[in-house]
Amino acid sequence: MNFIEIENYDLDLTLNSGQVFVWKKIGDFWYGSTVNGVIKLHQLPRQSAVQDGKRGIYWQTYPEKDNEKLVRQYLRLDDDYDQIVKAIQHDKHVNLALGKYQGLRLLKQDFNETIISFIISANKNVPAIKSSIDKLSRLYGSMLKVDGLDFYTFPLVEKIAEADLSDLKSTSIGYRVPYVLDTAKVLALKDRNAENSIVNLSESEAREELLELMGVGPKVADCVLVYSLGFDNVTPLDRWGQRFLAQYYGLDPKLSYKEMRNWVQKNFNGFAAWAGQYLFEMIRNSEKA
DNA sequence: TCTCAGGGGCGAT
DNA sequence: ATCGCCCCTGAG
Repeated sequence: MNFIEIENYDLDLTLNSGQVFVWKKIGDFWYGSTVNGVIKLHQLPRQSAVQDGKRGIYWQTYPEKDNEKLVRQYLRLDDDYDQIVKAIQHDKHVNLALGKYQGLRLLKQDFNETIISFIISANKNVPAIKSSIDKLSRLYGSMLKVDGLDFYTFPLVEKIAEADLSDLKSTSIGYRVPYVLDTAKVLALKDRNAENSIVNLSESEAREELLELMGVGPKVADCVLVYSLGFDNVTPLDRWGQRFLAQYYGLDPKLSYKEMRNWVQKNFNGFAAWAGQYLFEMIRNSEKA
């Protein structure tokens, strides 16, 4: 496998952080069934990496091999982690989480894939989301053999757009079926220009565009802004978000979504996305225990 | 078998 | 701006 040296990047944390649903860990290897093919990743445990002398990520891509650009972009390897930490560590709760979850990162996922994924995510828990996306990929993605295993890439919106209702229902998407179908049709018509037309917009303009799509409300729109378009000062505020704002900062849980967003955007030096991801991780784990 | 909540959004009010 | 409902699944 190829190797990229990088510090402060924890694959296990990042791929399990609720920002992405297409990754499976098989043995010591991660396999991601993205719309751009399968990405295979591997990271040595911290101790053995230190003995090895260098910390980094082993990787390969399929069907196109050695696509370093894809991996570098998807994992956001060119982010300045130290600078981001400096920007948000003044906050004591974030600082605590930065210590606990060092190396948790944000990804940059495909635009259409992110939209469809988070429409499906509405009012579901993470295992259920993964299950639905897996079924959807088996139906409309393309099969790819990697290491003797069958993987199904995340479907193109053009494929989903051609789906019929009863097939889509078999993926346990539930009442979101018409949203997924309608939005897939809209995105398919835009023919990959959707992202290009949105990527240069301001945050609020981009959000308004996204909200036009069926099944995309404020929270899902913010997920796309952060996890695909790289707006680092946006945090998707789900029930967990409301919870950490209430528990850690004493905010009224009945604040409107917009009021919560305004508060978050003012308090993390332009990196609310990162602060939010760390706080999300911390409060989610605190309730598991 | 049952309850409860899940990284919400829609439509009516 | 608020509120009830929506399909389905995982977790207890």
